[in-house]
Amino acid sequence: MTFENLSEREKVVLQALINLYVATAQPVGSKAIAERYKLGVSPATIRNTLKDLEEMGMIQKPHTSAGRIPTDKGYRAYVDNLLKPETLTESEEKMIQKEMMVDYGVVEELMEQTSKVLGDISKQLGITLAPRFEQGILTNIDLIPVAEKKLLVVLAIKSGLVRSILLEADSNLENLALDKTKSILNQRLCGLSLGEIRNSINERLRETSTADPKLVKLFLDSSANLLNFDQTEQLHLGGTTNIVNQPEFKDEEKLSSFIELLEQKRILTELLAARGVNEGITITIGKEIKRDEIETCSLVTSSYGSGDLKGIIGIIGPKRMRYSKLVSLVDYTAKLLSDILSK
Amino acid sequence: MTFENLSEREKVVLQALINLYVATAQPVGSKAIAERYKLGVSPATIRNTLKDLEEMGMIQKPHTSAGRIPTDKGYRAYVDNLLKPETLTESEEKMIQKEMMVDYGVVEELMEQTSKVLGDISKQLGITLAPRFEQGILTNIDLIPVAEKKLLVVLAIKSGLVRSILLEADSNLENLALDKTKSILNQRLCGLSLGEIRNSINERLRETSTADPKLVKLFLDSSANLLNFDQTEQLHLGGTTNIVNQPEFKDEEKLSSFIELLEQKRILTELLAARGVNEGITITIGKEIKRDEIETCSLVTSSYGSGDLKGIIGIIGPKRMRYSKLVSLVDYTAKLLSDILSK
DNA sequence: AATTAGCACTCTTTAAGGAGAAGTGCTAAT
DNA sequence: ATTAGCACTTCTCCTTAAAGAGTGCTAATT
Repeated sequence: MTFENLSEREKVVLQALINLYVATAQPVGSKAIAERYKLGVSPATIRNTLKDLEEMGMIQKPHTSAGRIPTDKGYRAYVDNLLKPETLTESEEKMIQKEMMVDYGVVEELMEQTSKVLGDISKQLGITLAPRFEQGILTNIDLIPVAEKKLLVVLAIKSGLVRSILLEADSNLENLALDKTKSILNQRLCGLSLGEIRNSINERLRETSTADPKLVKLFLDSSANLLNFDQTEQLHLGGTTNIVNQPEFKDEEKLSSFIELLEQKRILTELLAARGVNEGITITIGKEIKRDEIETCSLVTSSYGSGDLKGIIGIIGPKRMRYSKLVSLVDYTAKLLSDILSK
Repeated sequence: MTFENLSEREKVVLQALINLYVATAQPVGSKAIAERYKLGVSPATIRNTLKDLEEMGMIQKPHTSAGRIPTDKGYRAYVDNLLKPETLTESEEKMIQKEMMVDYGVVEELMEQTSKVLGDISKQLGITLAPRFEQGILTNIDLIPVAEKKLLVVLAIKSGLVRSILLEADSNLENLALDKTKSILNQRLCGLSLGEIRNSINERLRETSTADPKLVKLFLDSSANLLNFDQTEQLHLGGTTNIVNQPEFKDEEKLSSFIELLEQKRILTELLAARGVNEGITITIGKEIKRDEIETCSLVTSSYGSGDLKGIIGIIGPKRMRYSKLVSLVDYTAKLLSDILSK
């Protein structure tokens, strides 16, 4: 019952059906296919083919007298075998470049912008996950007293990103102690990835003769905060508006539960993070996403970045989406984003 | 036609009507008022009173044979004269404290948390605007080289907050030049508010004999980024879910346009910012908010913080909201937030 | 003079029925 | 293997009718 078993006609019909359904959001009948796609056969023949496809579980009927709509399996077969990526138009590429080539002060702005572009062009929900620091190699630690008892810890990553966090000390900070502690921290931790550091920080900072024990303790106590980057903060969404206008969300309840999901960034973050930062384009359809809340949706994602600076971007929307176009969109955007980040 | 002109009965009936309408979301009839509130008079009498109130523009009928609903003017009269703040229950106060007393690494987390609490308890949309740096007094500038050509600029504010931004230099950074520039910057800019600095930075950094001119130029070029804090980044929303479940958003279009609004954080930011950081509780009803997109909504806001650390929080939801409760909620939360920030 | 009962009137909501449309699946003919 | 023809099913849309809710007026009552 896999794709290979399909006859040539069945393949053509499946493709035609999905194209039509994606365009109209309505169940597709035999007549419509015969009319729109000149297959040289009558609707009756197509009806037979449709029946076969239904028996194979590729398509289904909402009710007896309706046309057919694709099942998850049908979409999967289409995506894996029939999909022809549709290149972006020149004006689309220009637009993406224009929107993303803005001056950005912090990476967050760039990610936010990227999610907006993805949302706007796809008319779905754009979604980006900022690069994970987890794998970043630490190149430098700085301790900067900013007020009497306030200490700014700055971690610099090889790729050029920086993370800083403000700590509060019990007692006043002394320059000498700071300098000594700083140099110990640099000695022991530089060159390691933040993930490695997190896992072994206690051992690595055990014997610190010359450093100020109070400061080391403070650093250790805050290391969870420093190194356990809450990924939910790194998730950006763009184009929620587009989604509410999709016919599949006309249904009150569907929309409500979808919006609920958007607020639980944790779930989305896990969803994306589960994808792995080394893969190219990934398409996940309906129930394949193992979450009831969005089993009516699909996900098109791609990793971006290089070296120790990798993350994931994508699009989420109704299963009935223009995969052919969106694949190109996500791919192009991911590459552009990688370029921008690497320069 | 102001509130003072109302007879005692009219006041009581207006209050009863609003209470009932808030509770049921249905137009309120004379019978319902007579039944629920023992006014000692018959529905017919109340009908006469309702008619008077309608002539005064306090209430209106959706159609001939429906009950009445309050107009903006009616809500206004209620809020200004009849509203009795309803104190929070003990368990609610506990819950707020528990949610907000979390360890937060950066102020953003606290604000995010606050917006969530506001949204959850009110069952409306919680909304917070982080403290404005604009009025913060600069106490210290630090320039930290984090990579060959990367420079981290750290601005410390009197209240203990810190803002940092990463700059990219054309050429390598030299320690001596950095130190000299740093001390010039500190000399000239410390003690001023960030707003003042932004407005006069060019003059203040004109003659900088001992500083590295390249660095000063870099600093000046980036000052817009450094000092022109994009407030939209400081806006947090919580509880979007609640809103979609409100009956007033059953209407497809209303919901869609509301969600659209949420994405345009700029608008919301301006809305809140316009409120001024020195006022206590402010209630704005329907058309009083000068924005078509939310003329069916009301806004309950309060400022929080003290000294140079002030911002605004609030709730946004259908006009038909429990003002009596929400006023207390916003007030309590604002005070708690002020406490947390000042310690 | 204020209040109230009674009732006609208006408008909305809900239910029920029926015509029409869309599309299938089967049968028999090509 | 393909197709025309047609009965059958289900949904959608429209019309109509009945029920419900609440008002506003009038005349009676306190």
